[in-house]
Amino acid sequence: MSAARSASTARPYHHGDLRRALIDAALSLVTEEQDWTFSLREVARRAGVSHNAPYSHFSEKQDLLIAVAATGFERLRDRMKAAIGRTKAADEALLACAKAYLQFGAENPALYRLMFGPALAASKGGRPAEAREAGATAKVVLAEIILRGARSGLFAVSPDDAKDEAKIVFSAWAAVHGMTMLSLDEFTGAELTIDDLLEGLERTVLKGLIPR
Amino acid sequence: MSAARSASTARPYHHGDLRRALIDAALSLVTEEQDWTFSLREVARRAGVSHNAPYSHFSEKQDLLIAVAATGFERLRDRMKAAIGRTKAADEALLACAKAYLQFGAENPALYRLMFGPALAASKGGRPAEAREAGATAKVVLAEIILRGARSGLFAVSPDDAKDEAKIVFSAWAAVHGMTMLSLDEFTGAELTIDDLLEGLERTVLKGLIPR
DNA sequence: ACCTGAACACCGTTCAAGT
DNA sequence: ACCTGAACACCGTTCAAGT
Repeated sequence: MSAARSASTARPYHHGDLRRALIDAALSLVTEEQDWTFSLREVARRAGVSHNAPYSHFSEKQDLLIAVAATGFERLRDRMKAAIGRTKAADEALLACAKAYLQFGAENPALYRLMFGPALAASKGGRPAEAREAGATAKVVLAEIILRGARSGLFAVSPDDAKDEAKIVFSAWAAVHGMTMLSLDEFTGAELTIDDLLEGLERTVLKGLIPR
Repeated sequence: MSAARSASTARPYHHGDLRRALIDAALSLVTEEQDWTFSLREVARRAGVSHNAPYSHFSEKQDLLIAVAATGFERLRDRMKAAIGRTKAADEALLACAKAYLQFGAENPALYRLMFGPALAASKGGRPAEAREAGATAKVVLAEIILRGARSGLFAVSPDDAKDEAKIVFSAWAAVHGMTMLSLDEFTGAELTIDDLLEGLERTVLKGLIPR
């Protein structure tokens, strides 16, 4: 309980930004140890505080999980944005985006599982609104590309219908998400690389979107 | 601890088929209470045995979870088989199958989450082979339909290439799975019904598969 | 306002012992 | 072979108390 904060100027009682430190500690457990089944007490230990200090910043464990998941969604969004930044046409962008998405999942299996797993799906009843908003972060990038493709006339979508738009965007997201998740669980059923998966996407979802 | 087995002929010590009873108890917790975060002790309580009796039949909790998930995959397969039994052409069968899949998820959210969640994805390292085999059950039905469509010339797949086949089947499964999972977590982002989701699938995956 | 120590009601798992 | 009771090392959460 003392070695953990022996960095330089030991803060004896108040931590300064314990909230941030707890999120970082949880994030390191998820990304470094690849373990999303961490306990709140372990996070507190990592942050060098007592096991109930977190309750000053999160009313329950799930709130911390949601905060970690939100960081994950931001990272995923950044990866996608960086990937599409190097592209021109919308179909190229969509493919690059899907590839970045699949790679993110492959590189951060535990974080990806946390983002779409227990944190958001409460054991009973509906999931907290905060969790749903965090997840929408990732979808927005896909929506932008698809709308771009629609406006430029490259994709077969009618952009004046909001519900129709939602259907298409959701279909695309679901296809990429499903691939990511199932490949993490080794459900591919064959030795398929990320490029194999992308080719599958191209020949199904993309082919449906692009009428050529 | 006594009321639970006061049915007719009370079996005092040996249960008869405790293994089956434990799986059923867990299944009822998942499907009736819609709670996949049950404890092993609670399952034992439901079955009317001591909290460590399960260890005579399952070496750890995860083994019971896998058994429950396997039952879930069988039910999903049966639902799909029943749905395609009433169809003729392969494209019609694929759509009916996808609809049955989406409905199964919507009706059994907790079971579906268990099937694709914590049980199969161990906190660290690879998932047990037994868990992966159970999951393949569901994919087989999709594979059959797609191969049928390919052989009949209705789908744009070359059936003589096994890897190519795996790519296409996996793409289709991923699309349906992703939709099911994301809609359970209320990530649709709009009020989309199952028929809306199906339409999205039809215009993306199916359109890619069927060259017309 | 933020953190600690002791306490409560749970877990999963193990082990010696009973039938 | 199958089940029980007691025990161990954990949890998440609460509450009164300290700074």
